[in-house]
Amino acid sequence: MQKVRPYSNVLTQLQKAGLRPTRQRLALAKLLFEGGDRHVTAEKLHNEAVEAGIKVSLATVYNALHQFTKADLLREVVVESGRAYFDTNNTTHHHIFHQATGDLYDIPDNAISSLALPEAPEGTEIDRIEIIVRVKSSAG
Amino acid sequence: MQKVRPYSNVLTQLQKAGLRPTRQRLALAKLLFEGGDRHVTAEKLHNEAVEAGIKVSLATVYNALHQFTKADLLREVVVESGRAYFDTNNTTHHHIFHQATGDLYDIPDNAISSLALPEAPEGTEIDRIEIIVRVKSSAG
DNA sequence: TTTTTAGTTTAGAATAATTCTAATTTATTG
DNA sequence: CAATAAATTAGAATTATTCTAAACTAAAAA
Repeated sequence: MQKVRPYSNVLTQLQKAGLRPTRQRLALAKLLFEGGDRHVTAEKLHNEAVEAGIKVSLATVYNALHQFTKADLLREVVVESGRAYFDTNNTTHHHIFHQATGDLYDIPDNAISSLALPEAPEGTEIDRIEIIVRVKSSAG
Repeated sequence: MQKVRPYSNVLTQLQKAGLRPTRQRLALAKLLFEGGDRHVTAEKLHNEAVEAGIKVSLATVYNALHQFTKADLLREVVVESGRAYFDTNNTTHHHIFHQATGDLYDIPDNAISSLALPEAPEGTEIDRIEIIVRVKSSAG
């Protein structure tokens, strides 16, 4: 069963993060969190908002994405240099990235078994491990 | 014992890739491949070349990095959005990335044991798996 | 309520990394 | 050497992103 993140929950999350529940932030949160796990870029989300009749600027979309990420509502996924993806799934998991199409899929954490952790360099500790499986269209 | 990649070998590699061994390409290859494994950005390599008295433009550095990558002399590592790193280690391996400093370290493939491969989506096949261990300065 | 204030949004300018363009230079081939 | 094809270059263009300072809006105070 999929865990639902209702609107009121997002409102609570915003408040917990010290972010005012403004018209723009609520509308963006609604697009992001109502309806399953998503991977978006700032531009794609902005287009979507505009098409949905939401009056919001690209700068605000960037601001919101970063604020939501800081509040742990989103996670940034780095799969391409020069373009940032944000993932609404903030549970521990990994990714499959289709290099030709830009499609991004989740791999649940339990699909990856027994990883022997490497030593972190002196003075550092592991923050997060990301596994990116890059795929290409199969031949034939 | 570290495998040596002598100058003449680079020349051969360039020719194999159909790249003329020009003054600029030879000088950049020398900086990149003489002296152990390295991680560079275009700008860092360009600065280094200029300091070494090599007359080469930034555009040519970008061209060379991409051509070398295509020829499998380099590998691109995506750890930050908005900045491309190139790795002279083109053997199978993974990375540790220090988010605060931008430092990048190699993890040999054998430090990572028994990874259960996930299914690639329909119509695709796995090209490459990248594991990025993101570290932060340890507290205390 | 109004007024105040502090945080938010915005358009557009600024920046950073990268790519493109068209002219010039250089390496290879005949 | 001369011809030709490829490579290099400066600087313009592009793309994603961030910044700025003015206008707006939500929350708090009066």
